[in-house]
Amino acid sequence: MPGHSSHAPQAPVRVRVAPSPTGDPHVGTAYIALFNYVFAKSRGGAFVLRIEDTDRSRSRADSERQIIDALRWLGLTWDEGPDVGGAAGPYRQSERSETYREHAAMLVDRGSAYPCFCTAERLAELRERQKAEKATLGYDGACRALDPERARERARAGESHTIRLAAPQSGVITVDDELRGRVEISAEQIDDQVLLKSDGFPTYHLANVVDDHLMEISHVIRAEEWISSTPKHVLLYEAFGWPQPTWFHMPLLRNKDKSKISKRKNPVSINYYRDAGILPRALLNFLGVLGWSYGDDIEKFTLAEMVERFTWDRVSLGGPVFDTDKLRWMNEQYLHELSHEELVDALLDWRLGREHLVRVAELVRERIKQLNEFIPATAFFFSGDLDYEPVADKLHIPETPNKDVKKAILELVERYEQAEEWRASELESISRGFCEDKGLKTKHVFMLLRLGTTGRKASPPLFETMAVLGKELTRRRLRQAADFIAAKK
RNA sequence: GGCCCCAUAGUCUAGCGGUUAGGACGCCGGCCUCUCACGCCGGAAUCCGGGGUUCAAGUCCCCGUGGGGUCACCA
Repeated sequence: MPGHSSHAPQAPVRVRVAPSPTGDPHVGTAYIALFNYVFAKSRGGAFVLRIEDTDRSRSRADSERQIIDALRWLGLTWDEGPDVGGAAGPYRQSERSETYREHAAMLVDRGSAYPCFCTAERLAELRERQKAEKATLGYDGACRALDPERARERARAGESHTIRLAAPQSGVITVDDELRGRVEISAEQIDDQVLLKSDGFPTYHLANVVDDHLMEISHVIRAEEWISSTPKHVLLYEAFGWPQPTWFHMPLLRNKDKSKISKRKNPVSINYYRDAGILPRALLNFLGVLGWSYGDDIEKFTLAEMVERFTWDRVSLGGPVFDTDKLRWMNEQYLHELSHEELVDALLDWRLGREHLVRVAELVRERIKQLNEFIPATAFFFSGDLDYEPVADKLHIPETPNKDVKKAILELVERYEQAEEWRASELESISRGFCEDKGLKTKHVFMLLRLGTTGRKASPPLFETMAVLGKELTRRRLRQAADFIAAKK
């Protein structure tokens, strides 16, 4: 039975999605954003976007922009965020360092945290030893025993250190998860988590709790992978003397083999689905059907309808497999209800727009004698997965086992991740560097790449082609090709 | 391995003590039709196992088993 759509007035609902700008906009982010958005809207609350960019080595410059664009593309708009501002800003954690430092100091003063001078090397050794002895993993508390006065002096003198949580050594920490009930974890399971790194930036645990409190987040809706660190967060709320938000841990999206969804086994970038021609409303609907049900045997519903019907008791906790077949079917449903005009608009927004066509034209103009050759010459720019059967016998590297060829391709694809920008010159230098490192002939590898990305042995210049094809399609096709090669006998 | 979460067809799910276990994707067959697709009709396929509780268990409890997550100066 669906719940009542009206609710008694109560404390304002404020929720957030807090992606880390360390890569491509992830479908998991979209999934969690959807549930936050829908819950907020169903309760007349606010949906906040916060950027968790406290890892200065992993954060990527354009990632925030991409996340914002992707979520906007989906239509999950936020009331407060780095781009739109808001009363609780800034919404970028890198701009809130002072706040975290103050709060960490507060905890040290209260004895709830302490400076730790252990080096990364010592910690690595410790971990190794614990692993070897099959002992419980975790910090051994060496610096906890330090005299507080003395420790403070060392810190003040500029000695490199972190701030660690002084977790209780006995007792039980309880987490009340709205979806799972009470979860109890014994204190022995929780080690003295680093709160402030030696570079002065906070870890997720500190930043998250401080921000959620300061931003008056009422409900924390996040993925299940966080559930085991929630006790640490509970401890922090207690140490600060703050009320806890209400916890909701949503199930994790899964690969076909049921493991946590990952790019090696499944396209996870929202941009992939956009480039593959999935409509935002279809992707949203599909995500809405994973772990939640509308009721009345209805599966096709809009965002607004989901908002209207949303209740937590319709959430199911089994980790849903991200079934791209069903997503395609869902997309078909929406595609078919577009008018002819709307369909053409969708096509134009996709890859048949002027901007994209100009880039494609540039690559094939020397290679066509008549306009009517354009479409056949460029078909692979507008296709999904390719059929490698016709070029199967050419998909190989001389004297190299196919499974090694697959490994090499996958490794190269990984290297492309590091490209600052997805452009030809960079792809070429990464590829050449790769061949050199592996002692592979460029002509062999480049042909492989050509066949993998275009399905043909003749194509426009390889790296320009890959650049125009885009990161998502290129990566997808190369992975597909690698699988195809390994499956050949 | 420790701890935690989860468990209805291959997949997404409905079910909230009494049902011929419902819907959807995918698959198979048929109809429609100049072909294909759409659409329509039909079909195969599920309660992880074992103990309890109960007149009655897919539904509640316990134990297994299986899957997953997590154990970083990453989020």
